[in-house]
Amino acid sequence: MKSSDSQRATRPARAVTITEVATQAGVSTASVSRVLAGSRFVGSRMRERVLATVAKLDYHPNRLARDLRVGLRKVIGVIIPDLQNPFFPEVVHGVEAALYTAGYTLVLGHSGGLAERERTHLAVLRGEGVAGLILIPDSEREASYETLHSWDIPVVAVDRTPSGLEVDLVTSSNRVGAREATSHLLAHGYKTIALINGQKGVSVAQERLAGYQEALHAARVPLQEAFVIHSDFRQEGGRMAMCRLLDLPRPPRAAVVANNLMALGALQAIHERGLRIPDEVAIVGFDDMPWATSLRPPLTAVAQPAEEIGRTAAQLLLERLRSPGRLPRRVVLPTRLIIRASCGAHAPTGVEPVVVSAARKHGQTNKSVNSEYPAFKPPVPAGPGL
Amino acid sequence: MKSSDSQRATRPARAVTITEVATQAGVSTASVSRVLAGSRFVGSRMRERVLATVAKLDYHPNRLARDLRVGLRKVIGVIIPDLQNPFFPEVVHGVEAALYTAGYTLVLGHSGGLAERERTHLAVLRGEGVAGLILIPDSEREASYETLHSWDIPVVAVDRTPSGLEVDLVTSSNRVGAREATSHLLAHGYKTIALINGQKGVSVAQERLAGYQEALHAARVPLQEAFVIHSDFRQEGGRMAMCRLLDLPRPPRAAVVANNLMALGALQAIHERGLRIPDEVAIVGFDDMPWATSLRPPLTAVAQPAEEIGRTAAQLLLERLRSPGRLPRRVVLPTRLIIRASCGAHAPTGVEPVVVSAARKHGQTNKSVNSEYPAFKPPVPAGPGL
DNA sequence: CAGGCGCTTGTAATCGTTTACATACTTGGT
DNA sequence: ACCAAGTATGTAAACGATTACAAGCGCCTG
Repeated sequence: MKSSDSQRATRPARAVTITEVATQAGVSTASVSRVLAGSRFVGSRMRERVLATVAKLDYHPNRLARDLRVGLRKVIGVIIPDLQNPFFPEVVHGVEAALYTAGYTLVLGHSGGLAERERTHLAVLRGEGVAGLILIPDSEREASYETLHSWDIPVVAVDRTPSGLEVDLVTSSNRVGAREATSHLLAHGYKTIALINGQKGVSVAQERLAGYQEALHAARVPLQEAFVIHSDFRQEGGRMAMCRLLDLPRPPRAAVVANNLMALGALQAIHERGLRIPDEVAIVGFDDMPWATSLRPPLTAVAQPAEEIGRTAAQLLLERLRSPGRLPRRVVLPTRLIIRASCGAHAPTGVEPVVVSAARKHGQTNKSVNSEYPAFKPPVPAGPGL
Repeated sequence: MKSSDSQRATRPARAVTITEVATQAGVSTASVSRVLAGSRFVGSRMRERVLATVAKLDYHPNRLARDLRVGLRKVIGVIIPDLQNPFFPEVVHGVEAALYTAGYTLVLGHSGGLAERERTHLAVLRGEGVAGLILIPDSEREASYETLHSWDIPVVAVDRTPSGLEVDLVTSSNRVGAREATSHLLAHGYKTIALINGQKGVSVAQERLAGYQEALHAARVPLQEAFVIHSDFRQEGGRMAMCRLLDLPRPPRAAVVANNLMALGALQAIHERGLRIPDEVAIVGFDDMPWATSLRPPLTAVAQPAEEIGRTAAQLLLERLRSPGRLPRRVVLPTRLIIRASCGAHAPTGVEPVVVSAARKHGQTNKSVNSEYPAFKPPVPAGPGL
């Protein structure tokens, strides 16, 4: 009675197979296959007959069978940590675009920051025989990536390379971005600048902190421990962090917020206290989201080319699929500081934002900004955005 | 020379197969399969041996082969029109959650509103043999859906049912939501209320318009043609629409904006002219996005349970997978009007928003709000949110 | 001790493709 | 007239799993 508990799904009325087409057309399956593959060696009468039958029966080849036979799967897996953070869907968008044009299919896994889910997804993807993997690792733990060792398919990591794994990596120049943001505030006279950051373990948080520190150092402004808050990369995290800052006896006059959701939280906190931006608190966010221009005042932010990050990751993966031997690469895409009003140094016209940074308009094919480094020189040499 | 142009991908060093495990362990493949399937009829020594070998060789069963053999695929396809609109990722999130717990895998296609891409994706998914399909149809055209007729797998549509197709559908109560939004403004004394809406063809736009009209009618306020603007469901569309409205000789004092991106655009337009919200223009948006609370003033909006829409769609699909014969259902999930300050009737505390509408806090398992209707009674009877 | 039953295991067919190989039919050059 | 080369087709063996069927074994019962 309790035997077939999970298998209780009815199969969808079996589809037309190549054999049926073959018999219907009075030819062999090999011929059908050849016609469909566009082989040069098929007579025109044959081609006609087959094509007609295919159309008549509405035949659709079974990709499973095909891929099984040829041992090649045009599918790649994408694992992302958070669908709520609009940054990631944007990355996925880029990935999808590149994969689509290359004829690949995307299977998506959402880890939600749970190591176990991530592990499960990896197992499934492995079973599915995906040709490659784009991995946006979540925060801390890395145990699950040991799996990847034994499973040799190409992997491209985004944002952070899974420890102990030599894979391609694409990030944006987080450190430079954070430094530019901080420097900009410093240059406009702010002396007390806080950093609202993600959890300590996370690599992007690490890098952004480094950039912040660099900027302070360069301006000979001492770092104040109390001004650096590690919270979680979500809205509530940002709100709480900003509350903590504002409760300080001498609160900072400006803050760099290391992630878009946190920026929203920070703004919320500021509004709740009725403080004015930028007069009482100046803000620079990370990630240039659609809503940045709709805020009052519009938000100055370090823009990451999210979609391009995705596209690049996919391209890297496809390249490596072609030539697996190649050394792992790191591609660092430039960030751009987009100056609007929230930082107190606002754009002349009040409408067009001012863009700082060496990056060109991130159009179609700026291969040129991709820089390659030998694998594993952890202190990433100054990115192209410098 | 030019023969193998597209096939030029190296296969990833073939994985361990069941046969290798079998020979290594000195047993038959059948036994290995049985052990792994957890069959009741395996000796304990056998089980041990096999499990040990499986571990030693790091064997991972090939799902392709399995699925091919048993004719059953635990994969479902999801096609969404726009990854830039945060509403959709949220829906996908819900879908993913439900599929994950049911052990299904998600393959994602992005149509970007292009009929051809949608068609391609459908073809691929068909070849992949997905067990079911969750389809968020794009705006207008429907030609491509004829394909679905001949291909009988379960389909669940979101937002809008592909014309001529009897499938399950899940939407939110768009009409009711728009009506409540409009009524709310009317109740607070606004007489000139505009509607910034999506393209005419799109069903959700249609429904939201209907709700708007109903509210006006109920309040005996005449509808002014010039106050209803059809634009596209994106930020720039919203901005342009709002500009048009503000350029009117007698601009409206309030506006309902039928989509979150458009709302951002509208706000942008308002800010550009230096108008004050809600004193000079009151705004009610659609979709309660994370940034709604961070705006100044916070945005009053009609919230759609995006994630739950996704979850419900997935559940519907899984149910239908179990019992294919069932009549198509429509599930209409309630919207909630979340009153903040942008509509001019703001919440007492200034912090906690006021929630209007019958819906309970959309927690874990509110099956109860799902209402079922016989298929195809186009004028959807008043949803449960009424 | 034959017969039967229940447990465990192996053999081999099967899923829907692709493709190496064999075969057969042209053609044309010698 | 014969052979080589080239073209067109069919036959059957893979791919890596599951599973129907058969068969071996031990044990109990009559």
